[in-house]
Amino acid sequence: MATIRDVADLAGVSVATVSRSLQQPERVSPKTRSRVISAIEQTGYQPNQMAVKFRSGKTHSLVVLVPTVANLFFARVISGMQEAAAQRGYTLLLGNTLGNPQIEAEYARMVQTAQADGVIQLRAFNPFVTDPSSGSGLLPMVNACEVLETSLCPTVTLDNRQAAATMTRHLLEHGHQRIALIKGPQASPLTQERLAGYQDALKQANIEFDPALLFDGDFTLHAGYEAARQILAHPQRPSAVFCENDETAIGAMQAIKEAGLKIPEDISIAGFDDISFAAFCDPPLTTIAQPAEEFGQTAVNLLVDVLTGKISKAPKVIMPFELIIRHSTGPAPGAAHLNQAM
Amino acid sequence: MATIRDVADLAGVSVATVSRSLQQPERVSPKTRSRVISAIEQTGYQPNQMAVKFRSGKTHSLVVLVPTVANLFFARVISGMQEAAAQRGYTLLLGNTLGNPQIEAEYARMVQTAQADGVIQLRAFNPFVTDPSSGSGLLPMVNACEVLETSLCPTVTLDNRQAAATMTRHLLEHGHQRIALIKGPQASPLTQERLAGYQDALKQANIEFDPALLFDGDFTLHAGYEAARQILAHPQRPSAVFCENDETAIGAMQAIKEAGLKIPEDISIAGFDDISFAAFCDPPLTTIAQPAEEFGQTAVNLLVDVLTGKISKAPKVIMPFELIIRHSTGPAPGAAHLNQAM
DNA sequence: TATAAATATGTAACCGTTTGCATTAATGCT
DNA sequence: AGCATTAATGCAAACGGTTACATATTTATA
Repeated sequence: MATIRDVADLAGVSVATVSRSLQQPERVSPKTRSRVISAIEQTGYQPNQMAVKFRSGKTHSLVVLVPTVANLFFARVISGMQEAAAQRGYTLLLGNTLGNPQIEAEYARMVQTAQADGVIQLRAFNPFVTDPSSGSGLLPMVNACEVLETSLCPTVTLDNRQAAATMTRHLLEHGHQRIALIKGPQASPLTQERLAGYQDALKQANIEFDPALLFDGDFTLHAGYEAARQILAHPQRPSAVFCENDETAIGAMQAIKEAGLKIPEDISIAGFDDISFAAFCDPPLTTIAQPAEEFGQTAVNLLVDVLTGKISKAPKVIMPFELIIRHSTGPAPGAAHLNQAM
Repeated sequence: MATIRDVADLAGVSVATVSRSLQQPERVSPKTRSRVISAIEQTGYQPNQMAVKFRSGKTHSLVVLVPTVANLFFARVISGMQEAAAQRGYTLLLGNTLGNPQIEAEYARMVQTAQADGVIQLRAFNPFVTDPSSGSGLLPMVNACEVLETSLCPTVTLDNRQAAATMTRHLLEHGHQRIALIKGPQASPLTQERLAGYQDALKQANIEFDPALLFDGDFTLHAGYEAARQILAHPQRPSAVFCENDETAIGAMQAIKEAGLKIPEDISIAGFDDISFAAFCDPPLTTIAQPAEEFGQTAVNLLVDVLTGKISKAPKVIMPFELIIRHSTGPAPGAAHLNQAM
């Protein structure tokens, strides 16, 4: 590869002039600049980015900590991030952490080793806000999608509690009294927030919360399937199942249909996320839509803003959600009159 | 951040000794080494990776050109890549190219600008094998999943033609005579190879190929849905539909069920890829399973091998596929006897 | 036209490592 | 003990840019 020195020699100027022709064109005379430009073209010179990054101390890279890329919701978020990052001249380093704090820590260390300028975390567990080895104590980081209330860094999220309550209310309005909830991973704040919203709506409707209607999941198809089988075996079968994400709901639908029950006539199913498959199941899934791409865009914009000193506070941005009513939810069996009343 | 100089000063040695203590421990005496180690611990020293990469000329990063991360098959491939890359000390830079050659070129340029050591391409269109600006002419690159027969670089793929023929044969064996094919994107070699396999099987069964049974798609749910609607409107409705990927198949199933037809009683559906949702549709989808994670692993191992000079040739590795028979395919209407005969 | 101000360019230090070569210390051999 | 050999360490250059500062050149001002 041609270096800046080759260009300088060919153009008959110093390396400083070549550098300036690129960085601050107004500081070099038009004629020499054009000589430099043509020398650049002739040599095919392209600045060695490692040298640039090393010298400037800025990598223009961001580490993204994602539990798994094999999740359609995260995939959309990442797409949004890529777009925004490209626009602002940043590169994304994807860290598939599998939710493993050790792997997370390893990736986050890339900031300390000058391989990245900042970190975006798509899950809430954040041991990196305080860096034990440095006095400063803060790592440039933003939290997206899943956030702890106590998070000290900028966050972009959605009111999961409100959203879950909205969906639960939708089911209650259809006369469902016993609504099962298939939760996400135990450790996730999402799981807790959505559970809280579910409880809020129940309380508001004066329906007693029954812990026996709570089922464990982990946001996968398989977990949804298994949980639904347990639900079907319940002595007093619920008339509706609210799943904390769409994969879970689609897995649950499978188990329910296998058992010979009809959705939503026998049992209603609701999801969360509105992944592409939600509109293409049988029946199409009622769910909560999240602006996934915008999550990603907002997250990188926020991070780049803190990196460039444009913002100093730690804003919390709340994205909107939308209840998408399709055909997997309907009136509770024997409660058609209630539906009419709506 | 502490630098190597700080460590050297604290340990009372030269920077060279510190560097050697880490790079070639056997070249420094045990006592000084331990002094260095403790100095490293005291200072919390971590080598500045930008300096290392700059100095060594090796970035230990690989660019992955992926049309879209929002595709479950690619997501699995990427997971496999991450795993192998981490194992071999490499970092992945993900380039969401949207299939845009210009964006691809931009990402591929990262090798020339020393931001990455090599490129992995998940689609076949490869304008980068020849680098016009350098005499050498070759960019360290491997092709995965989708490959051109003429590809000059190492490739890892699957015999798509064979696989498609296998699936088509499966349908033929169930007595289907008119089998529609919903294709992938026009430009993709995958599309053509799978089409060729479909034709091979037809020919072998002495069934005349009917171009009217070919439908355009683009590997999305929506395209599958639309194509299926066209298929249903066909004057002589086919009794089976072979979709070039699972998303297409799932989209098609939706349209077919909406039309009030039963799968597989009225019409059989087959997919390709075996994404997680394939087992969770209604009915579960018959498809071709590909070892996606292994694709990714093999691709990065191949690339790292060429980068480290372990291989000089350009091997073509063919991964195995498997026909997964679920319940979306069955005997053609009025051909139960044929099924018996199997 | 002399002088100040502004503009253009060059010189060289610097970023944090790695590594070839020189130097010094330790060990082995006769 | 004296010399050759090997091991341990230090010195300083190099990687390819950027940029503060110095210098040279042009333009403006009186």
